[in-house]
Amino acid sequence: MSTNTGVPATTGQTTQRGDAGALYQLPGHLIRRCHQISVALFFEECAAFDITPQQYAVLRVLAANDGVDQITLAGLAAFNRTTAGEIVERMEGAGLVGRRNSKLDRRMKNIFITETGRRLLADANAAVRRVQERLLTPLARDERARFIEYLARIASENNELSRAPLRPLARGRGRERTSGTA
Amino acid sequence: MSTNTGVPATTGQTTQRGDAGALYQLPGHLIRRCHQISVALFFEECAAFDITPQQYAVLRVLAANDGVDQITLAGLAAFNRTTAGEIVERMEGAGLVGRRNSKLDRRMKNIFITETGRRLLADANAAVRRVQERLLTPLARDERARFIEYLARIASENNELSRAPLRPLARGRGRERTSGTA
DNA sequence: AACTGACGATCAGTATACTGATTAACGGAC
DNA sequence: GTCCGTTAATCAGTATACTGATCGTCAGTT
Repeated sequence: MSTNTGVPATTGQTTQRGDAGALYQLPGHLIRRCHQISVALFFEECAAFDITPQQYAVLRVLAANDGVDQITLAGLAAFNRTTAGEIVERMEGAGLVGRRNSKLDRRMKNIFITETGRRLLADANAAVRRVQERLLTPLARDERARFIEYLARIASENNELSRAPLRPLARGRGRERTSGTA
Repeated sequence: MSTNTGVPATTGQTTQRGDAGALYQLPGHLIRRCHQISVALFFEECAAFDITPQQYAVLRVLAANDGVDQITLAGLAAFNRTTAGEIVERMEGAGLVGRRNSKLDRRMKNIFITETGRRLLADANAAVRRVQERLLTPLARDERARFIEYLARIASENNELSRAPLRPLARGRGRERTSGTA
């Protein structure tokens, strides 16, 4: 357990001139590397589904909040508004979601998950669970819970500092129903 | 302390149909949001320096390992090789680093930090310290140490799973000296 | 000295993550 | 009923993060 694989993880040593060693201890740098690992694991586990972590998040958000507009979707997934539009456009091309002009507000486009999208989401869930397990393998069980709690607290309390904050759905807002199905 | 700012951080509740709530508990999603916050704080604190987190990392790596080639630099900063080339190119344009063809190996280009780069690094260090402090504000002192240790362990033990792993400098490798100075 | 496998840099192509501006539509004040 | 501040979507532009291919070079084998 907890074998160090050779990469300087917690050495406090200073290098010759300058000090790149301390770079490896900065939370910002470590979070970036953990993010890269998380994304790599996602692509490895979800290779069969031809989907990105962000697209998975969109499916997940739509499964619970079908028919929201793009800005609301961006808020629910913590995406930049422009990025959200691009992601949705690619997903529409892949047949995972559909877009319809709102009748209540002609500025809005409501996004709906398709049957294909719903099936893909169901199939991908197990793979995504494996991503989380593999990512947290280096931590003991009680450490994992603490780690997630720390991340959640940092994300939640610093939410407004983000350039793409999480915006929970105000009860009763958005949410245009799909015409026939529902 | 630890006041929840309204964003669902650790609710275990299930939403109507589907379950987007659990998305907000996935380490992968939380790490992504923490990364966005970290980057946002960096840009806010370093606005005066017109620099990105990645460019700061390059300066930091070069200050300790001046004269390495691009691939080695990518390894030391945990960048993709192509991305590293682009970042270095922009930094060359900004006068922060210089590039010279290696005389020992005509495939290589050695990267050197400039005086401008060195001065910018010295000026930016305090701002970067503030970024880390603000990022970790939601955690108590002992929690911060644990959090960093968890991140370091995950990054270190999963290093080879990353598509851009950290590659420490093999002692005595690379490192072409600048001709006149040193 | 020619051959070959490995490697550094680069290119083309795709996806994410933003900023700032623009356009069209909404909605309340007057 | 028109004006005006706000907002959803989009566009142009920039930076990061990759993959897979190519090109020139290197280094060890024969």
